[in-house]
Amino acid sequence: MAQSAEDVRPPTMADVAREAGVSHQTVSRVLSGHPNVRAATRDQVTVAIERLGYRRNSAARALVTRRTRTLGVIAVNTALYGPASTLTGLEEAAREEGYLVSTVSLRAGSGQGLKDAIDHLAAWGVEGVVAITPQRSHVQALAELDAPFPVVTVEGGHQLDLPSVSLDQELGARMVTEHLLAAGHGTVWHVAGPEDWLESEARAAGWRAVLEENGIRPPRVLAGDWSPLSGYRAGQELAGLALARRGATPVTAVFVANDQMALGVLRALREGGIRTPGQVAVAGFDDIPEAEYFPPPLTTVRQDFAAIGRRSIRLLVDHIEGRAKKAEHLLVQPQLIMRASTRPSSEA
Amino acid sequence: MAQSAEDVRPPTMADVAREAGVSHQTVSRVLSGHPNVRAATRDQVTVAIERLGYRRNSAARALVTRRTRTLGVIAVNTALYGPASTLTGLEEAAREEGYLVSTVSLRAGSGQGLKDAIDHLAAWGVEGVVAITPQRSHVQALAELDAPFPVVTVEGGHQLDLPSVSLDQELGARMVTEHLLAAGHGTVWHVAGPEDWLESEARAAGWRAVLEENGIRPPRVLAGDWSPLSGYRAGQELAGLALARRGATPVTAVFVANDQMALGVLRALREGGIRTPGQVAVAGFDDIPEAEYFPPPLTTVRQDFAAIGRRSIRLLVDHIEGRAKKAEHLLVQPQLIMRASTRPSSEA
DNA sequence: AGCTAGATTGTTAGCGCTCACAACGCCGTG
DNA sequence: CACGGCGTTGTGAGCGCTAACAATCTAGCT
Repeated sequence: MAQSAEDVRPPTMADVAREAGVSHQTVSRVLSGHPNVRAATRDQVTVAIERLGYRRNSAARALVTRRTRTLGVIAVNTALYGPASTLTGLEEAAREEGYLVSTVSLRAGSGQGLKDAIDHLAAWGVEGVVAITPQRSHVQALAELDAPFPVVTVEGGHQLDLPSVSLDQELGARMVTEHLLAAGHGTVWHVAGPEDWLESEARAAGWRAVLEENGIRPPRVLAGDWSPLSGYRAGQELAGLALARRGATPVTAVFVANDQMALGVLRALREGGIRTPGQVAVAGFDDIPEAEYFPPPLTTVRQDFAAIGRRSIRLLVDHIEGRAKKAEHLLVQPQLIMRASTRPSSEA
Repeated sequence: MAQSAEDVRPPTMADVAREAGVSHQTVSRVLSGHPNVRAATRDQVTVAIERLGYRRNSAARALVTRRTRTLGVIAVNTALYGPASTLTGLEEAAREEGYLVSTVSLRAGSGQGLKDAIDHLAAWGVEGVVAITPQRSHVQALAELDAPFPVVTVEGGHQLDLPSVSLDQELGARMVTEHLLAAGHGTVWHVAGPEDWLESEARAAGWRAVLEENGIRPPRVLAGDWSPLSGYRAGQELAGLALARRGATPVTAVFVANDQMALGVLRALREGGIRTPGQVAVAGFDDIPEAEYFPPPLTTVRQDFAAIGRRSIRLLVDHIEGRAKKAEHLLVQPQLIMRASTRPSSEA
């Protein structure tokens, strides 16, 4: 019985060698760019490869070289703008370095999920992992997991022994707060992100530091959970404070820990009959694409996700290839984007 | 000279076999859940595996089975809410089916980028690819590429010979338009997405169909490019029309092809002194997380990204494992989310 | 008790590639 | 003219695993 068309296997290196009239080793040399191959031979091989549509078998290669050239990425909440952008940056950077990226998206951030993700990736032989772990508990779990390959955290803070790359969240918060003080506000209120998040902490820390450096006692922090709804609730409270007791710490400027909550704050203020920025200036963090079209356009802090991705991959590859040993901690600079929501009232 | 600690290789199946006092084949049988292994033997092997911290070498496995159990995903604009959510859905579904997912993110959607992406994935031996290709030109390029493995498109339309999974965009548009007509509006204006996008076309088609079925001549379509800015411009135009010539087709309801543009439209209307939904009702499409907090909360269409991901992976795996042959076209049902932006004025 | 089917385990041969080394030229030099 | 050296090519082994087959053992039956 004849072989069915299904059974034809892709050509192997031996097939190419036969076609080109050389040994399989010569084909291998051509493919890996070895210098000591005569130009004529190289051409014959190239032609044969082309003619047969040959592709190196990555599994066979990985087996003998012990290199899969695959990196894993573990991310929580990949649908959010920040993680999604970081993911893109990571993938592009990895591709440039000649690695394939395999992603695992986690929903809720349980430690078990993290372990499973690491196992899943390990089962496929990834050489290293970048973990986007913005919550303290994640980083903690990660550090205790002791993975069988290098791990770099993104937005995972620099307390632990893991190499990390983060945006300088604290600096971003400082920039916003200083900007608001410079605009003449006597103090700046803060709507923070959820507690377990390192980004929340760093942003709050930057805000607090600037106030204290200026001899201002920081007002009570309002708590949110990144969602527009939580911002809305905080905004209602702020609206109440802004209108009612003028005597206490006046509410004229608010630094909200992310843009989505800022959206909620803006809505609450508007509903409370408070003009932005006329009566209360509002600033956010992240610069999501919508921020420019908020009512009013939002002053915020932009992150360079491509840079974060590039530096994380570089750091990871350095560890994989044995060039780096220590747990380095890299910071990426943020950028303040000034828009109407904090413009001094004379212009508003 | 003693071997440095760096040189210790991970344990192999042979190591486990020796440790357990069986043959490597028995270890293999235990690992792949073969039924004919005595329980006692199985336990010995399990213990040995545990003790040595053994992991099957995926490259060796892939080499002999000719199965890498890896799928590729190609996506354009992964930072947007839609593609990012689809990506998450795909990844989770693939993991459940026992596959690893490798992602390639494309920036601008050139045909060359697509080809490179396919090559990149092919070089690592993926068994199939899901391509998130919302632009007509992508799907076209994809169909002509003739990849060496099955390809399923997501949001790639059903004109071509490629198997596809899409949200029923047209139905979503119909739901929105019917909802607006039912609220008593004489007609519905439309701000469309960019031209090359299948989603734009399908949404416009659904809108147009409903109007025509109701004997209404569709007003001129305003063109956008998904961005809030383009929505803002269209909104300015609509505001002008709404205020100026009451004689012509009145502007009382607008179906905007996505939520981000709807945000721009809302801003333009507000700046034009037009109340929403009092004077003009506005609806969007996508249900991005922010939509609920737009001024006012936006009526929109929600997509079940998890379902899209699950069905795409299922379809792809069916093709890979030879269960499916034909180019099937699957549609996922949308859901209308009604909010304040289209509430009849009596309630507004 | 003798025999056989079925369960259980072991043996062998590759999968397609790279690495180490051997072999074969060809050149210039003493 | 012989020889060393380098550039070029070929040969053989083996990476760690699974599939096919062979060998052994067990239990059930006559």
